[in-house]
Amino acid sequence: MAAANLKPTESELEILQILWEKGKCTVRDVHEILEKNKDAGYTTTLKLMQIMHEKGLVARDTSAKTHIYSSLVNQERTQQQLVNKMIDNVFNGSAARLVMQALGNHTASRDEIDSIKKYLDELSNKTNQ
Amino acid sequence: MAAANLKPTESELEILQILWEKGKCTVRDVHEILEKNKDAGYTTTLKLMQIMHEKGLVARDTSAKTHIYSSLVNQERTQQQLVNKMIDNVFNGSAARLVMQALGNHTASRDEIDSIKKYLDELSNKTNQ
DNA sequence: ATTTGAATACGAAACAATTCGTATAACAAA
DNA sequence: TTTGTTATACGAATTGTTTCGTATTCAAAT
Repeated sequence: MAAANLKPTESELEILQILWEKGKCTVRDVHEILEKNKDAGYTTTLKLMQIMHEKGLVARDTSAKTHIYSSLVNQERTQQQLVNKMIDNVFNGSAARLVMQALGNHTASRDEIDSIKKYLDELSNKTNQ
Repeated sequence: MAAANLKPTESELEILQILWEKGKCTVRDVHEILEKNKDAGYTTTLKLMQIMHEKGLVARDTSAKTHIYSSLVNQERTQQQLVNKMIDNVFNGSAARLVMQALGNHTASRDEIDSIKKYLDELSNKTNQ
């Protein structure tokens, strides 16, 4: 299996999030974290991670009995890909509309808002010249 | 079929976008627009819209031979739902991270950036009190 | 009236994602 | 060595989405 232009499914994304945060994990590690939020059997998680390996989404170290997994796809690039898709698919290409919508409900904290403003200032300086 | 807590699929979203923009449409109207970007048979579009009707995503006026469809789900609410899901699912709950990511690549125009800033000012005023 | 074209209805194939049961291997403890 | 626990492998059922072929209906044009 080659690398990954592939859009991860929702379940795969849940697993990737964990791998991004933790780095190297066993299936059990991942499963125990998943279990907190959802309700699925161990072999389900196992199977998912095996499939992700086939797809080239994760690396697997099989040198010991208990295999060790880690992400092969870049977190930021994956996020970017999904956001871009959503902008097209849901917001008709308008990033600004998405941003408003994102901030509207999911009330960001004051700090968050400030850091976004700062970010925007930098952006508009660049755009200006 | 009751109303819609339902997450539309990708194909359904493509159709909803058209209905949101155009208002009332026949299957053929929708199909002709879809055809520009993808490649599917007429009966495929028809079937999708029939299923959307079963799910309660669209209304259908069958008083004439050619049926007229329109969206039953609110555009903003649907967008909000999908964005929230993405914030949780892809950005670990951080709206701010999504916003940065969204603005990073999909370069917004100066006007867009300004209107976002204005929006943020209002937000932080509210948050402040 | 008959033909023709455009519409809907419907079943089912093709595909993809998720879930889990069961078989089997490895290994440690009794 | 036997038993129990914890792994992986793998097949297959289930569910959901997309696609399309074929039948049928309706109405306008011949």
